Amino acid sequence: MGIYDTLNEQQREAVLHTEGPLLILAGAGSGKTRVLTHRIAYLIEEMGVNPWNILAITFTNKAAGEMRERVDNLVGIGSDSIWVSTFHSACVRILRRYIGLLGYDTNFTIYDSDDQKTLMRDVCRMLNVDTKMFKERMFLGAVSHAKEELITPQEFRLEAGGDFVKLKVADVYEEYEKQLRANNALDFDDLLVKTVQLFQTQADVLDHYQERFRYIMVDEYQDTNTVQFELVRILSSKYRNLCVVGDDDQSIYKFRGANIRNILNFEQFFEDARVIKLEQNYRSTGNILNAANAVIRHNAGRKDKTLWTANGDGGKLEFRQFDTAYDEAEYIVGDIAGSVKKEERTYNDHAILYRTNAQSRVFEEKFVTANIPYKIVGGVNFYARREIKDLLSYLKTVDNGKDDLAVRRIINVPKRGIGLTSVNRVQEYAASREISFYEALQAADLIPGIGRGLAKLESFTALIEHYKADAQEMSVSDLMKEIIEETGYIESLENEDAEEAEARIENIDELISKIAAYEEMCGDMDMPATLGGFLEEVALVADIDSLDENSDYVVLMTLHSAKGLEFPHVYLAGLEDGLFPSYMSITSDDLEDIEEERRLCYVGITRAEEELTLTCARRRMVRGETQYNRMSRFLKEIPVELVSTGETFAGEMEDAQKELQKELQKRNAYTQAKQAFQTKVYAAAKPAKQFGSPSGSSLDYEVGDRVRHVKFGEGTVTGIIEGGRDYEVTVDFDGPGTKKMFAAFAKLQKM
DNA sequence: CTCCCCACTCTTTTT
DNA sequence: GAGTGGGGAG
Repeated sequence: MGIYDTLNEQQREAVLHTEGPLLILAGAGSGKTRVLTHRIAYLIEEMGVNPWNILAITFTNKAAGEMRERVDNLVGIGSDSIWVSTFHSACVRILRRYIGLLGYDTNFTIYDSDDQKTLMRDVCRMLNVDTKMFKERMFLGAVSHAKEELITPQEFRLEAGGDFVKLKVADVYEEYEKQLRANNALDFDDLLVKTVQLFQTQADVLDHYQERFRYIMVDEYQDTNTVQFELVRILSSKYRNLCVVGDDDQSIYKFRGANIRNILNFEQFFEDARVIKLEQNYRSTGNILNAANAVIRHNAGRKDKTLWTANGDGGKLEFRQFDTAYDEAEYIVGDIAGSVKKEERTYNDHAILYRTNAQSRVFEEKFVTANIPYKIVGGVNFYARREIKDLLSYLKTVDNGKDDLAVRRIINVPKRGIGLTSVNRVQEYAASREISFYEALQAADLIPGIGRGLAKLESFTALIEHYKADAQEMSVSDLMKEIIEETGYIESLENEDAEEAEARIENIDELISKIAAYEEMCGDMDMPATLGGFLEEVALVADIDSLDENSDYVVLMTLHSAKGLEFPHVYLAGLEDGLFPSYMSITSDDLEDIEEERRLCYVGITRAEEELTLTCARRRMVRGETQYNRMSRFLKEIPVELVSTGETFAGEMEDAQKELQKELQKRNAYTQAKQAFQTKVYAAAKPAKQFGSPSGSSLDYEVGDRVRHVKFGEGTVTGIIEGGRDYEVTVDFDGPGTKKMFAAFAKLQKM
């Protein structure tokens, strides 16, 4: 014995329960990663499971990397044949092998959100959609949600009924899909959707992966959406060894389609599921934990649990209110500088968390002047920068000539005298022939009206062909260097704006070293370093993946990015009504929106190990204008006795602080009274709020009943599955055959 | 074809 | 406040 002795009772139970479905409700800081890694070790070493048969899914590459490292340390040999990966990269890996069966090339391109936006703009233009009236963003959101719910364009159209806007979305969705396919590209959602489709249609492929992944583990399960759920469900349906770990209180991705019902209803999906709660927190002090508990208690729809800790109370939470965001930043930066100077802490002991990326700017300024090393996670992704996208587009063009977006991006970058008129002519020609943009370019001499542009187009294709040939024998980094050299990309940047060019060139250097790092990694793993491989790697990285615990810098990031991390001293900045909780959530009629913000607050508080500082400002600049905000309602949910407002303030500041403390106290008494009242109300209302029955209503038909559908006519219900938000009903229609649909959409009528 | 200026929108969060 | 797109001049 040995490694399993260090676990507490619940943790050990979770580790030892290896067969059948298992839900681990792991509160913040309760050691869930420990459980997962030990469970993997246990499977291999004690149960004799082949590492090859284990799949562990995480949300970020960073989490995957950490888990892999920790498993490596626990298990001796064989750990590298365990699949530890994110949903997205697991899907890519599967699709690279089998997507041919769905009619795509295996060297498909992955479109990031920028590419999606560009494509959507094109689509709107093609369909003559007035983008003043309907925003591309709206379409992208609708399409993405449809994909998350596994609704095809055709189904979307059927379900739109006579709704004008929905029909418009259906048109756009359909064309968008068509264009993606034509470009041999998949967007983020497609990676999951296509994999599910592959499994649904190719029984042998599904069987292959079911046999391979006999033990499946999913981390951060509360943030899975419907496609991800379906993917996991279908993969695990043969051996049923599915272990999911999550915390419904930390579900913060509803806006991205995460379906909190996946975790709340797990026991209904998997009837024989074992449920284990991990409630002992090893991370934070008692005061921090009590604050977190006090806040989250205000949410209604949650699994009942209370975190406790054997750690001491620790210091009180610090709270400060400032006049401006500027003062707020100054205080925090000064506070960090002070504790580092006193050698109490290092820079990387501190993290500043905020609601919106825009808040990082003020801090950045202060850190630069204070000469303190810092790292901002998120914001503009490295790979979304213009110069990086340009150069990657060259690589993409070489790799997949069908990626029209990439080709069009670089055709005149650096400027080579190919203007919009020529591009449009080529585009029209390509569209009329149903060939790709690049293919049209290669036949440029056949394009009517191209005139003097011909020579320029031909020299462009010659250039690309030359790179394609080079790609066969050159390493990726050499190819990249050659492209930069020969196209004169750097000179063109310098001509444009010498000042900006400097930063951009630095980024280009970083890109080259990233390519080199990729090649090195491939070398270590005995894999060929391919162009496609690098592009794929790049498409799936999140900014958080680059966070390095060994570097000594202060970390700044949004609360969303902070999930899964922990720091000795955390600063929660901008705790103001209208900012956090966001204005959107306050004005929304959906009460759940505020609850999601509160969960976000809970996530923020529980990131702190020893110290937690809460700050807000009375006024701040938002979008160029000054906003006046009251302090966040979440602050008022924290018991006053846990909070100190500090005495280091002189004069008027001090008075203000005292006044505030009084208000805090008053508010607190009020909220407590209100909360006591609410608890009673919730208790009384609970039966009606059961999550077992989606949307609170049940169906008036059951299996075997005859029903009528608006489009499909009459049929017999052959199955009803309780899905996330809704029932999934299978109906055998007399005419069109068997269809699966969501009850809320389908509006079936019992006959 | 390119450059420059103006107006407009955006921001809540991201794999 | 910044980044983007559109329109107009050269």
